Amino acid sequence: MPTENIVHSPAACKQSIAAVRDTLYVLSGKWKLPIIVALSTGPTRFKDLQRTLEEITPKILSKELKELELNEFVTRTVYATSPVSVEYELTKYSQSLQKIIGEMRDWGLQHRKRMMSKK
Amino acid sequence: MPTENIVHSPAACKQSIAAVRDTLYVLSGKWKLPIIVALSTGPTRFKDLQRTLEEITPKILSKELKELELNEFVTRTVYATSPVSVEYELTKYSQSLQKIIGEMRDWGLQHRKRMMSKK
DNA sequence: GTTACTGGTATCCTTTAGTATACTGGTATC
DNA sequence: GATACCAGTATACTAAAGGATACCAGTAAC
Repeated sequence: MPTENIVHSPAACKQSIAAVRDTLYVLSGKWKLPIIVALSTGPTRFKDLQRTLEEITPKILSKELKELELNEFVTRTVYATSPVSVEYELTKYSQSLQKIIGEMRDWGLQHRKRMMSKK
Repeated sequence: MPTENIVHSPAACKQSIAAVRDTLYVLSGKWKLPIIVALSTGPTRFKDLQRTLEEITPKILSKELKELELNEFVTRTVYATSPVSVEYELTKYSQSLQKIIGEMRDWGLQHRKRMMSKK
């Protein structure tokens, strides 16, 4: 669980803001976390990822995968089949994001229920 | 703690993706979470928020605060001092985001250390 | 009476995100 | 021999996010 939720001093507050901003910077955009969730079922090919994510275009998927590779969340492996097949797979380091993702999924489910019951 | 990290079936995977995307949609952008962290020290005035966040322009801060109000994370109170003062305050519902924020802060701190030790 | 603070708004601009559509080369399928 | 699949890339475009700068009215301090 997170170390502390309540920020006590202005300095601690600024440090928390900086840390959250660092995380947001790495995970920026609409697709990085959904891609990581999609890959959590195991190694997945480009076209299959596109199908799972439904609305993503190949250009964006390609761009996001490259950024995820740079940040060491994902590895890309080319197999010498014919035609070649390419698999994307989560790294060990990506596991460190699982708590964030779990909390975000739970919050999203809860939020949807809340919205439904309101309207 | 999050309910389950590993996605077992394709259907559960799609549901997780949708839930994470819902959360990302509500928290979209560079500033919403940092603003919530900044407000966690208690009711804060517009100008003080701007000072805490340092690089944010009043236009963006104003826009983000309106969106946070719409999503019921923040309330805006005007006091009839002269000149008027305005305070922004976290709602009870915003507490539901604390786990996400805590995890993101912890991850950000960890990530920064990791980057430092690499280079 | 000039300067500074507050809580913003207005205008203009740049950057990034995202969409749409078409295309490629090699292979396998019908 | 036409069609379809794979893993993208190329090009052109639109929309959204965000930043820079200036400004406002009311008040208080000097």
